[in-house]
Amino acid sequence: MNLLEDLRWRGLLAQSTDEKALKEALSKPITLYIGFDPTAPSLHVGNLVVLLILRRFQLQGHHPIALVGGATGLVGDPSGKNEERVLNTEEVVEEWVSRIRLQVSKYLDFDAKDNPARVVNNLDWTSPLSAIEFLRDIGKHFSVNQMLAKDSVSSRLEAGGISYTEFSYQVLQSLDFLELFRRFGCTLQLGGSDQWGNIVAGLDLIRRVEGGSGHALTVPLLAKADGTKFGKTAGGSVWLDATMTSPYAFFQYWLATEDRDVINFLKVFSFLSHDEINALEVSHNENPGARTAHRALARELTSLVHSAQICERVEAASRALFGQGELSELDEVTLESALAELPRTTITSFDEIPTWVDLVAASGVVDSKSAARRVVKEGGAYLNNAKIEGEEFAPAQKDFLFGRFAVLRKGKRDLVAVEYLK
RNA sequence: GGCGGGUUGCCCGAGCGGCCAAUGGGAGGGGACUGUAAAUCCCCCGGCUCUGCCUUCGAAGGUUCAAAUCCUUCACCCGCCA
Repeated sequence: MNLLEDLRWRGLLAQSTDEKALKEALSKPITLYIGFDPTAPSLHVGNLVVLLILRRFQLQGHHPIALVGGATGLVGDPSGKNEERVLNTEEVVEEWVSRIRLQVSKYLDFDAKDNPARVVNNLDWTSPLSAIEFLRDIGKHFSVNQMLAKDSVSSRLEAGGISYTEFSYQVLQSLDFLELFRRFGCTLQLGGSDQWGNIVAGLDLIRRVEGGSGHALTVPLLAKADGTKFGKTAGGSVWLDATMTSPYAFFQYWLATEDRDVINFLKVFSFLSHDEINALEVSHNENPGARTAHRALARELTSLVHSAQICERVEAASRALFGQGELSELDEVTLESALAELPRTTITSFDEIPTWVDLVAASGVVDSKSAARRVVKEGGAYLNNAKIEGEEFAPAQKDFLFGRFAVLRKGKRDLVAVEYLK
């Protein structure tokens, strides 16, 4: 099965330029790229979809380039947005670029003998460019009529307007493609389906300036079965950065995937073979309660994003902490490492231990004390897996396992570690 | 430029002088049922030093014993006409 067929099987093909030509081109190693704009300090699970496709191409012998948009990130992509973005400062964008650069690098192989990966920053070729050069050499090739016709622009015109800055975004992205075509012979750009217009604009530019041709391939926006946005939790996005979304929370996110989505997610995110995924599908359908597919998904992703060791730790923590098990039966080392994965608060004295409400509020697991009180009133408050009652309830010294830890729980799965520090 | 309509809690959207922390829906939270799933059902859903107090209805002033509701100015949005 070739790469395109595999991608189709995984549900990862939205649109492409002439498929025959693309298939033909892919019979030999080609150079391709995907861009990531620094709109946050970290990529999130949504970005992972295309990033992993880049990896799939590299595994098939193609030359991957990850472009980090140090320039485009300063301008703002109007695609998929119905409002003008607030510009971030140059310092902030620069900081985010360096973080994302590192992050992206984890998923690609830079030491591959024949097709090592590259990471580039489009600021490198845009910042030396003067405004006059830009307008004469690049701008001249763009027709405003066509630019206006782009979905990203026309929908914004209807929605209340667009600044000249964001309007120009497609020109910058086109310039990137042209530049990578010139420098590395890059002939394919991948992106989410909202990037189609920008990618095709780049192909046009390459044709006009260099008389060259290339290909475009887009990936459908990932949808969940219930229609809600993928990759969001109550607390916000699920980030790849361990300090922004803990590996424990990351693992839990995948483990709690809806049944209807789990096989689809395995196809999109995992590097398991078709046979392995088909086998998981069979066992999942036979006995969904066993959650084998969910566990496989959570393991695959946590190992990939955080490492196999961390995955093991986090899974052990999940097993130890989850449900009705007796926490006091865990040994101290297991308990300590399990708790390391949780949000925590500390106390320094047993004389006046704060109430459950205060401790949970301090941990940030709830938005306010009122919310914490509500949880108690509604019967969702636990100490060491035992339900507690009364807004004034506070843990006692004896509740601290090994004299060190108390485990608070809000509802089914929000845990907080309380540590006693001398 | 002229005329008219709008700006309400996380989102949508009622309210049009006191009974308003403000109807309803969605999102979110807790519980039940389950499988750390979905669907369904019940409850909650501004904050706090919590039988009370404080801050919210675009912004700032004003009228009134009392304003999200009336008046003035400002800002932004949306229609129709030019």
